[in-house]
Amino acid sequence: MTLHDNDLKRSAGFMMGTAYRKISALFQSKLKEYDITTEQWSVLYQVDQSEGLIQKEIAERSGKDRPATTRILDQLEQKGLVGKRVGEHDRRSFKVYITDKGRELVQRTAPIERQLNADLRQCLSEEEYDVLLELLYRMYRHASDIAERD
Amino acid sequence: MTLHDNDLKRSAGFMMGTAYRKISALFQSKLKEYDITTEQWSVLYQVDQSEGLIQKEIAERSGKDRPATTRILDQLEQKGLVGKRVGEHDRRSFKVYITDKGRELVQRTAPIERQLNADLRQCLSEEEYDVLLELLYRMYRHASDIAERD
DNA sequence: ATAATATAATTGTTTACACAACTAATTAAT
DNA sequence: ATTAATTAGTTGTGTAAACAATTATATTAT
Repeated sequence: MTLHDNDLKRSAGFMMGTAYRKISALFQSKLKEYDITTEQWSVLYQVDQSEGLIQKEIAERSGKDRPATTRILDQLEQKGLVGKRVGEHDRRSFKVYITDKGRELVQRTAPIERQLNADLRQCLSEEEYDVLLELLYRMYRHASDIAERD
Repeated sequence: MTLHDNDLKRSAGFMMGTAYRKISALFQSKLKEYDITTEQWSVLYQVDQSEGLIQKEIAERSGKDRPATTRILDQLEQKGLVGKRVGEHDRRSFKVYITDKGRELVQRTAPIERQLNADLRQCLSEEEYDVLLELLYRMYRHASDIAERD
């Protein structure tokens, strides 16, 4: 990915993938000693933020499909970081809760994530960062609309 | 990913991943009948653009690491879309070339990619699209710098 | 010239993704 | 009330990612 590049670099989707992979790998390297992956982290964090969500909701909020969510939750459960309770009103679903161990891990790692985000933002102004988020969100919504349409 | 969301949506890395996955899946659905994945497509396209590159260069330009590139090229080779020739001056490396079949596939699918990109851009102005690319590229460079540093 | 170092590519392992097919529970339709 | 349709979650399969370790060739340092 140097500057003598071609059309691919002019594609937003391609650039998102490239930048995402780099950032994700960077975050992963900071999580090395915590025995958790970035994707697991984002799900765990989500569960901590709003406890009692069912898997479907977790999937939506963490931008993953349901199979991926199932399997990530399985791993978090194996590690003793989250647990499931069958839904009271709907026995198809499971409410997911975080364990003490999970909460402790979030408390120790959330600062790392915040610091990384702060470091990453250094290359942009406050306003640019907001613009970036806004444009990414619009692209995401628009892509979802197109996908539903056809 | 609805609007009642939390902090994760305020993280550029997270939003890039989410939007990237959606866009990639959309592109994949358009490629259904061509027996090629989006990642394979980007590598094939790259090879078509500048023939005779060695794998290391292809990896750099398509934003993948070398193992990923090796394996994607393997699949493209199995499908008869690309071939390798041992480097004349350096017998560790391989120059990769596109086959007639590969070239034909690019010709048939490149318009699909262009159309999708055009459709995706509809939600942004010309200027916004350029800004998005610019900001993504800066974030990518900055993340790379941080990664090298520590 | 030989040994040490670096580089290009590959292989192994674990994780995650997309998609399709499936099970079990719930809701709607007749 | 029974059947049909829908929904929550899971499982299977193929592809791709990151990282570490390995092989083979090139480069450098002594």
